[in-house]
Amino acid sequence: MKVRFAPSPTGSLHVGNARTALFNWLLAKNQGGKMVFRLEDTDVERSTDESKASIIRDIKWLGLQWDEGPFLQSERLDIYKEHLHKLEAKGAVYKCFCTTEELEAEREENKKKNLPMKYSGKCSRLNKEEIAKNIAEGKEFSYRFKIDREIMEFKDLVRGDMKFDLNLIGDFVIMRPNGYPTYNFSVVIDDALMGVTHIIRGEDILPSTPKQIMLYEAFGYKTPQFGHLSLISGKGGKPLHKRDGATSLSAFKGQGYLPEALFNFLALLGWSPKDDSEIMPKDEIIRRFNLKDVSKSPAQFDYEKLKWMNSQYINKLTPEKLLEFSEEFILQRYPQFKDLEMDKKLLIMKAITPRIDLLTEAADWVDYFYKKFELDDVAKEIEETEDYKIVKEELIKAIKEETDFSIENHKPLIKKIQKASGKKGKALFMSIRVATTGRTHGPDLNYVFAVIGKDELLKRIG
RNA sequence: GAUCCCAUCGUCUAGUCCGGUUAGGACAUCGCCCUUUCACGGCGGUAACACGGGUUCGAAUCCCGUUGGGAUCACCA
Repeated sequence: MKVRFAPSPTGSLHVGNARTALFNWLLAKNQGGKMVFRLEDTDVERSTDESKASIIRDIKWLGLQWDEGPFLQSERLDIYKEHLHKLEAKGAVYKCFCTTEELEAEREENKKKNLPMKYSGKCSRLNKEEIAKNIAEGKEFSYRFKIDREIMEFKDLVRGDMKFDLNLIGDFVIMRPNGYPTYNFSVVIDDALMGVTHIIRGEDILPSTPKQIMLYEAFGYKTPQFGHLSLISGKGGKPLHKRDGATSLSAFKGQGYLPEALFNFLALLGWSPKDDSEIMPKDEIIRRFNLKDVSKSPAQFDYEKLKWMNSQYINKLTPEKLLEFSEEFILQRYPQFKDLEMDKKLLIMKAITPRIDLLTEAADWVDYFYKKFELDDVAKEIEETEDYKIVKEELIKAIKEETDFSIENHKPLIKKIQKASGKKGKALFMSIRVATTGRTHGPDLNYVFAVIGKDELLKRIG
């Protein structure tokens, strides 16, 4: 079996498309099949090289690989022309000389009359002389496929039996005047020629499936199996919009999501393993994935849950890995972090691992190791207490006498201060915390001590 | 407007095919515990079968209708 991922390079890769790619990939991996990657760039106006590059980058980032491609439709124009001639020879297509304006007017007319907005097929009734005359006059023309039946039925892999009334759709354009095929035409030819057996795609193209099946049959190609996934929506079931949050894979990456977390989350959006499993490694998802368990109803994208899932994956990271993934975000705020000793960097990573949901948040916690915060009201209150003053004296004394600020030696150091000051519990710990960080909350103090060391500690306590 | 699709906690979903569950899990939320901070973690609570008719001893589950939402009707894919 063979599946394919065939986005059009008219922008960056959207999560919806990414999920479609993921489901195709999962199906292929589960079945031991292959995946074809193809860029559908027949819309010359909107396709860009930049978009092609970014889609390739993003799909790799998500962790999907393809077995064949990437193929570019713009490099296959001759193939489409050949196929057009085949259909022309069979009399299955005709030239259409209607202008965009005429077609628009026709649609408007139909709309007013509450008729289906379909093409009338008037150019199919042109005789030889009229056609010759139009061509002689230099009129541009497209090719339309003649719809040759009334009903189309097929079985959808996720939605079951489908039935469409073809009287409602008009003869459709398969080749533009500029020699570029339309989507419905090129997609069929490519999928057939590339040997695609299972087409898993968004529900938005469910209505054009009958057209494509007619084309398969007109060519005498074997019709593949179709499966249409429900769409991912934003808040309130409305289409996912940028104001809801990130929509492109590159945006998720930039916001500090781990590809493994997004992978896991996307897999669960419309597919369920039927038990309570949620955090699952890739191979388990592959092993358990099944089109039969794919939901027909649309799912809203829940950023909160994704964030939680991301935190779960971050928690599983070793300090080394977390450093590797989050360093770029930390460097944006603290370029000097680059020069910090490796063991201290790893200490910081250890301290922040359970505290962050997103890689970008790492920088917020690194703050504790680079500065003393301005005191807020609660901290100021603590600073005013007698306990604080006593603890502070002893803290300074103890630090001055100490040379070992390692994690291991933190407890004895605190014990010493406790003994000398006669304070314990909150009075002791909060005072130390405020004196050294300026905040009443934060990472474990042993990490702070170990990373910033003697001089900085004394400077902070002042 | 026409056609098609969809409908279980606020959200993602299990259960629906093959009627019998205290309708389960997760996120979020609330409370408690852990932690001499916060976070992580643990335990618990609130919370759903869109509505109306059937069929049946019994309906989230089967049938019909209503309502709501979405998609599509391009020389975009």
